[in-house]
Amino acid sequence: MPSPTFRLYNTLTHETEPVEPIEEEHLRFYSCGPTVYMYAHIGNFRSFLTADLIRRTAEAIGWDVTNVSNITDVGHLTQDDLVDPGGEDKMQRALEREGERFANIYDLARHYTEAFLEDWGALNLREPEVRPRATEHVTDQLEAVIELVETGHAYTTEQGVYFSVESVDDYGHLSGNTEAQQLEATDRDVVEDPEKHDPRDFALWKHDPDHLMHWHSPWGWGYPGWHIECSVMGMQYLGDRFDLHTGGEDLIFPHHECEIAQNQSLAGHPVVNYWVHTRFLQVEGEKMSKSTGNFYTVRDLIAPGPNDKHVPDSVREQGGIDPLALRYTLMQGQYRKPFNFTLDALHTAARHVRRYQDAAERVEEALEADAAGPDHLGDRLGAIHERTLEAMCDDLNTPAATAAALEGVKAIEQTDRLSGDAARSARNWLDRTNALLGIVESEHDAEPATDDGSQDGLSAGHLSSSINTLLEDREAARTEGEYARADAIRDTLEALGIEVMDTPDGTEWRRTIEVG
RNA sequence: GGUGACGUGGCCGAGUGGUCAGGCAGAGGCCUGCAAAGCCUCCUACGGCGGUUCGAAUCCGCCCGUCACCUCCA
Repeated sequence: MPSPTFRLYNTLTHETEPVEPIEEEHLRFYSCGPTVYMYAHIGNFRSFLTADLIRRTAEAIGWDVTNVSNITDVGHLTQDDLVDPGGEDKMQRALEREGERFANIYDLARHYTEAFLEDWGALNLREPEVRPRATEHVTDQLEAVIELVETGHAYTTEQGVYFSVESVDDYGHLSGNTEAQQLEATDRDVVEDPEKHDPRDFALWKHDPDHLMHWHSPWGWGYPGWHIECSVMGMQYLGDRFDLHTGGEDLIFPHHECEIAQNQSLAGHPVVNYWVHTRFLQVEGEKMSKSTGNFYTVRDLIAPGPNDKHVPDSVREQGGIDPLALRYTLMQGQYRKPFNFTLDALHTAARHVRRYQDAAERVEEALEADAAGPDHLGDRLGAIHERTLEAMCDDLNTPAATAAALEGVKAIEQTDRLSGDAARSARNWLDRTNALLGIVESEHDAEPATDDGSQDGLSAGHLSSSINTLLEDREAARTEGEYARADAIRDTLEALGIEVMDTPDGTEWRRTIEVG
């Protein structure tokens, strides 16, 4: 069976195009990572998930993948033009906000980097081959800036080094921001360097010996501009021609526009063929913001502390939601379309993820029993996987892919008695579905740590045993026909967040997934 | 003002010319001591107005609306 053609929307051409790797069957791409000055929120991870799904789709059609995803651990000015020696950047602001928590800016960056990697694993994102840090590549960035000055693409002023936009041909092509007047016409609250040649020119290096992080350069102590790090690290690890570059839609301009200009100037030719951008998500119909109360970090939802009052009760009271459910929720919208993240969708996703897990459990049991009988599932699940993969190859159509995959779960549920052969087909399908979508079971062992300790008291031994006592009492009552007492015990369990299911094989229980 | 994306049933969300998306919620049924879970059945929509066509959610034009970016942001 030939693999479907992998197609992605290319911001550069405004078209959905077949992805044709430079090296045959080897996709090499760069993903813009986070600036580590706070816990990552669910919107950040919508973008990182896109990169993960590109990787998984490419692997599913048999390609090799090399992915580079950076950690930006250098603070950059909140306004790129602002060359005020006392100017703050977002990492510096974070340090001032949390000064008692961290001894210095490096500790802060380290803490949020570790938290980010934990969230990454919890959401079942695959590790990039290379995860470079900006602070470890400042020398490389300096060399690139020097080269740009030497080749006439950059110039120095009293306050720093600027890239000369005029020195490249098609600046603005990616974003459509082609007119210098447009940039000036925009109402911007910006302090400009009067020595800048062109309002579009952007900083490559800032002279600022007082900055919290500073390095020595030919222009004195200072620190690099934001855009240069991705150009340098991308080309260092992927060469001066690679396939694809991902990021959030906000990075189209200025970040990626500037990166293209730098790349072109350093390499002498275009470096990246496809640019893929993930749209911002909204939460409960509004732009996510702390003031609206709809701002969720990943750990707010998967491991809330008991005192995280901004976390919705329905999430906090059950000790956080399955991280795979968060992943599943984010996949209910295609990366390129507006997506409204709702708690309702999150709880629905939790149920769906559990259906996968239940199906996987059933399959495990059937594998152990290994009953004789025909394989009713192999062909059906094979066809379902085809459709799932086709949907993913169609510009990462995750809603269609998850819908197709859910039919596979249904097929397993519908089968009354799973033969050993059917179970092997089902196991194979679950594995392939998990490899492609990552929603069945986590590939990471590490549990995410929480700041305030887990609220998951139900997994604690003493509570678990009291549940068992209640279940035994109820079973006894049922055997004796005392249904009123049995139902009262069931109500008690429900109040504890336990739902009880009487099956032909005995009574089962699990934690309730609350709705809304 | 510039640029781009989008508008599908109560809700979310697939679908680029003619035949089923799927899910959630809701209704009925099977199962159950009663439930729960699961299964089966039902609920049939494409912002507005024109146009092309035998036929349009789908193509074209105009209009209305939503969202985003335009040097903080994934």
